[in-house]
Amino acid sequence: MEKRPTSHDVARLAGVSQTTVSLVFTGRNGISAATRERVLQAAAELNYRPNLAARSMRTRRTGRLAVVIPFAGLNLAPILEGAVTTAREAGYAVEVVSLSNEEIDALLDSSEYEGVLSFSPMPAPRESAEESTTAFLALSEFDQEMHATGAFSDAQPMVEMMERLVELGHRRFLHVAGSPTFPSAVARRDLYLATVDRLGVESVGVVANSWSGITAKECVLALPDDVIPLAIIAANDILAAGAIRGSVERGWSVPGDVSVTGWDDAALSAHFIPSLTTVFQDRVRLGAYSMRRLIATIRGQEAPEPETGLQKVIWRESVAPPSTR
Amino acid sequence: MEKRPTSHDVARLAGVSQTTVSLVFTGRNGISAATRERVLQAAAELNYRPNLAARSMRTRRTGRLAVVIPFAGLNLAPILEGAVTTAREAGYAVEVVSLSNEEIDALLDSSEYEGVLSFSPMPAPRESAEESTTAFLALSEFDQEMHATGAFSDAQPMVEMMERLVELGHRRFLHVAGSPTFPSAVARRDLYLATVDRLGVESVGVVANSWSGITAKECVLALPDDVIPLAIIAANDILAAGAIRGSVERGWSVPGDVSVTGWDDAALSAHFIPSLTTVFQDRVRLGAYSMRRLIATIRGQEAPEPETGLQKVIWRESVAPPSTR
DNA sequence: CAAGTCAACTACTACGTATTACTAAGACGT
DNA sequence: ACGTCTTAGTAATACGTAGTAGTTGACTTG
Repeated sequence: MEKRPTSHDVARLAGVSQTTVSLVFTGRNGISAATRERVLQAAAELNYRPNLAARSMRTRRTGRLAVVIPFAGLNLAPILEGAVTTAREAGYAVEVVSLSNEEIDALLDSSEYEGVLSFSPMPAPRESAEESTTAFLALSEFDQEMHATGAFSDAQPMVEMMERLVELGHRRFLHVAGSPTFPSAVARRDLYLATVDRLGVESVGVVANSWSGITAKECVLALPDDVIPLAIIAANDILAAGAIRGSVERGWSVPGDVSVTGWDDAALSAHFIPSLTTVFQDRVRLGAYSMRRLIATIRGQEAPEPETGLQKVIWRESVAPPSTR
Repeated sequence: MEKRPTSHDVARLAGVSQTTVSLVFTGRNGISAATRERVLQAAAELNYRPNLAARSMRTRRTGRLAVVIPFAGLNLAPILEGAVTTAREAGYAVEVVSLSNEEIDALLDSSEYEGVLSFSPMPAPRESAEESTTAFLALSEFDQEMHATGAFSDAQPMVEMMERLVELGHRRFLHVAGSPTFPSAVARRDLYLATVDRLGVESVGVVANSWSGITAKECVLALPDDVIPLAIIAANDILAAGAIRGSVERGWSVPGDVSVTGWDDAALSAHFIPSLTTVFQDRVRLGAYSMRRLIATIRGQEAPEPETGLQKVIWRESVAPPSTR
């Protein structure tokens, strides 16, 4: 268990000063190509790698970012993939944490991280975010901004789906909403209501307020008998599955009597019977974009161009013209 | 943007030496209660937190662990939750990376991490794992050991499901296998074959070798007509859903003509029509246990008691006695 | 009461890097 | 030939902590 080589060891082997080694490894100029080569050669021979702790102490930069995620309820692996990969390419290490707001606060003024990216559904923590030197980007704000600018909004798929359903002949809608602690659930709910209004169709109501498929099923079972034909817009695929289940248990055929749409394109949705019309979200790109934006903030650069086309409606069997029985 | 307080600042305010502050914060004894109190008071006043980079440089311990995961194909969020939470409680920060074997190698001798926990389906990297001072624990080995010891094995649910199906009257089985790059897929396949043998029932074969539901469907569509009644053991819920889809498209009823079991209890499985018999895995506990084990390795302690009861068969509608038409 | 013991605390230093200020030696213009 | 500029390199230092090796002074003990 010999100790790791240091820049001094490399310097000795290459016959230069430690300063020179440092200059080579930080990519500065003022070093001749020949010397640079000698240093790299020596470093390779010793299998030298800079000690990050020492570097961090000297530069007062940690090179570390934190991603705050709610482990439950969302399919966050792809988001993580995008975020982690992007950060890594930019030279940052990413830690994953799941924290309460208080803990996020503590994180922010610990200076342990250069930036914190929060996918937590909760609103951003207290003002400390302002004072803190740690960059902070919350997806909830992010969501709202996307919503506001429209550039990258939840809007398009919802509108597209509802307009298409109306074209098919649907006039009566129901929204199965997700947990209002999630900005995305709120956005979908609001947009559902706005679109019902704009298209001048009937809304049977907005039911449920969690991500539970059981609840969705129960809400459908509680509907009056004369509500069909009906188009159900669910806030995600689990709710949609529950709604289909409830419809079938009542003897309503899907998509004959009831058309159903979901959101997320869950792994099983394509194989569902009937297969589920849903919204595919490119979570990898979403994660990557969020991270690029955080890094731009840290570096004082301006925000990158918003991504477009991150969401796409996938039409499947669960949507059809209303039955005319 | 004033600089963060250091232990010297705390010492000055408390009227003691920096050494004393350090001793207080590392929890050593030899400090009177009164002094300790004064130091903590001063630290709180300044909102002091030890600089981790400096501490790390001094102790030559980084307090960081890495978790290597394949982002695609598995539901790893709960595993991550268990692992991250456990590590955090033990004072470690966890970074998430998705890497090739070569990159894992680089990670191992970078000394950047005290330990690396790999959920990667690939086999462990080269011998460097032996030489490296960085602790390394791969789930693939882990899997195999669980398999070998039986204490925490994949075995129980597979055997339980098959025995129950035989009790119900099934005599003909089919296994839809997952990607052989995953140790868990291989284990399930092997155990399927062993159990077919042991129970003396017929196996129509082992089909598919990926986690694709489409492939599963096609495999079922390619079966001969006279194969029903049949019991299909799928390596996960996606494959099971594809198999059900294929069965229904051929006009086979599920579970009348074909009983199907999955694995993982995916979010939509309970709402599937028919709802899916599957194996629930407590991934949070699995992640936590894996992490505990890695930390024990790092600290030179003996491995913690293996967890039991991490998997449980959930009986649902997709399994029934074979039809007798 | 002297010697020994112990608790409580401190001065000093090493950890490995990046950076600042500096030097030596050519290159260049007039 | 002289001073100035540029290039290529070096010596010295600070970053903030933890731990080593003391140094007190009070207390015990034979």
